[in-house]
Amino acid sequence: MDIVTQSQRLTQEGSRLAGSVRPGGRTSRTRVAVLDAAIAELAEKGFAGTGLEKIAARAGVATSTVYRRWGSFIGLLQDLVDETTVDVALTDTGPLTDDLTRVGRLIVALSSHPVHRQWMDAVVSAAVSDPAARQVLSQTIARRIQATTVIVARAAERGEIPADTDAAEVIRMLAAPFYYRLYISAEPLPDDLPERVAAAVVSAVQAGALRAAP
Amino acid sequence: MDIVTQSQRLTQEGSRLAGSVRPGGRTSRTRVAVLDAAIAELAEKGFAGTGLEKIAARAGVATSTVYRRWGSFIGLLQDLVDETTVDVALTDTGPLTDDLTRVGRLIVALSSHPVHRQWMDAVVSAAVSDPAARQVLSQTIARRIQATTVIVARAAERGEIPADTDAAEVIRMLAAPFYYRLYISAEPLPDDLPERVAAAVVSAVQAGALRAAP
DNA sequence: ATGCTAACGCAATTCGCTTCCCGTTAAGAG
DNA sequence: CTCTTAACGGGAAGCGAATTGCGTTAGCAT
Repeated sequence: MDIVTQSQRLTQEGSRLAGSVRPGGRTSRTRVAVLDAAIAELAEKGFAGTGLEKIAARAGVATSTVYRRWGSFIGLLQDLVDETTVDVALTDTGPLTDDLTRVGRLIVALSSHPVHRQWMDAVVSAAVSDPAARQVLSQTIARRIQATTVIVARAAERGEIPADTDAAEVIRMLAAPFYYRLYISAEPLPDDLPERVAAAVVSAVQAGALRAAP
Repeated sequence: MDIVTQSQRLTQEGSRLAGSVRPGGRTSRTRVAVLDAAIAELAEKGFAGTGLEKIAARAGVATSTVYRRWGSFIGLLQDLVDETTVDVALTDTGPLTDDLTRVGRLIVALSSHPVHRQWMDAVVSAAVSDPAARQVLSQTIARRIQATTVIVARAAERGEIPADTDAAEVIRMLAAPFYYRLYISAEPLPDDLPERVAAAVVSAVQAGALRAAP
C-alpha cells in the first residue's frame, strides 16, 4: 500500500478533519474501534499488508469515515503514538555504561514489539518522501532523545564524564547503530549490541570527544 | 508511487525477465535509454514523483517494455547501482581520525548528490517492507563497509589502534550517526559531523571498546 | 424535548499502477 | 540471406487506493 498520498493535509494545523465538534458518543466509539482495529491489523498483517480500507472493515465503520477522520494512514499512525509500550526499566544512577546499556536494550525491545515495530516501519518508510510522516517521526525521536538525556546529565553531575558533554549527542551516538542495522544495513542486531555500543560511547565521552560545541 | 508491489520476482535468480537472450542492438539501446531516463527523472522529480510509466515515456519506449525488462521500480534501481559517483578522495595513510573524517565527508557528499540521494531514499523506503529492496540495500551497504575496512586495518598495522579491532564495526559506528539523522531523526547533518563522529569513534577504538568478539 | 448539523454509511467514481493480449519489428543462429 | 522467435509497441482490462455526493443517524446546544 501507498502510505504517502494525501497526508499533507495533516500539516495544516486547524485542519478540516472530522471529529472535533462532536467528540462524544458515536464519534468516540468510532475512534476506539478504529484504533483497536489498526493495532490488530498491524500486529496480524503488518503495515504493508493492511490499509485504511481493511482497518475500517475490521472496525465495522465505513471507509469514508476513516478517511474523513484521519485523512491518511499516517494520520492514523500519528494517533497511535504511545499506544505501545515495553517494560524495560531505565536507570540514571550509574555507572553510565550500565544506564546506556539499558537504553540500548529498550531500543531492542521496541524493535521486537510486533505493533511498535510495524508502527516504526511504516513511519520510517513513509517519512522518506512524506513531510507529514517525517514530522511525526522526528518529533517522536526528539521526544525520546530529550527524555533520555537526563541519564547523561546525572552522570555529569556525578563527575563520571565531563560536565560540558553534549547529552543529546551521546544518545544519538548510542541509538544510531541500532537503527542503522534495522533500516540501512539490514543486518540482525547482535545480542550484545547494547553492551558494546554503550561501552564504545562511554569511552568516547570520557575521552572528551562528545563535548557540546561552544 | 508504490515501489513495493511486484519486485519479489527479482529474488528468483533465473527469472524470466526479458533481454537476456538477445542483448544486442535494439535491446541495449532500450536499456541505456531507460536508464538515462530514470536518472533524469530521479534528479528532476525525485523517486516519489516519478514511476515506471513516466520513465518509459521519457525514454520513448512502451510501458510494458520496462515492466518486462525490469519487473519493478526496485529492479530498475538495482540496475542503477554505481551509476552515481562523487569525488571525495579516501585515504588510509593515517592518522585514523583524518581517514575516517574523509569517509564521513563521503557519506555527506553522497547524501547531497541529487541522483544518489533519490536512489538511496527510494531503496531505504522500499526496503522496509520489500525483501528484494532490502537485499539490494544490504548488499550495497555491505560492499561499501567491506571496501572501507582497509582504512581501519592499515591503522592497526601502524599500531595506531589495537590489532584485534573489529574493522567493520568501526565503520558501522562511523556511518550510523549520518544515516540516523538522514532517515530516523530527520535532523540536518551538522557541518562538523564528520570530524566529531570520527573523533568519537577513534576514542572508542583506542580505548579498546571495539575489539572483535573472540 | 426539540432543532440544527456534525458525523456517519453507502455507493459510485476517479485515478494511477500493473498486467495481459496480440500484432509488429528485428536480433542472432544457421 | 533466411528463418525463428525474442523483444517491442499499443491498447485494453484489472485492481486497489482515494475521493465525492447524498441520504441517514445522532451529538449537543437550546
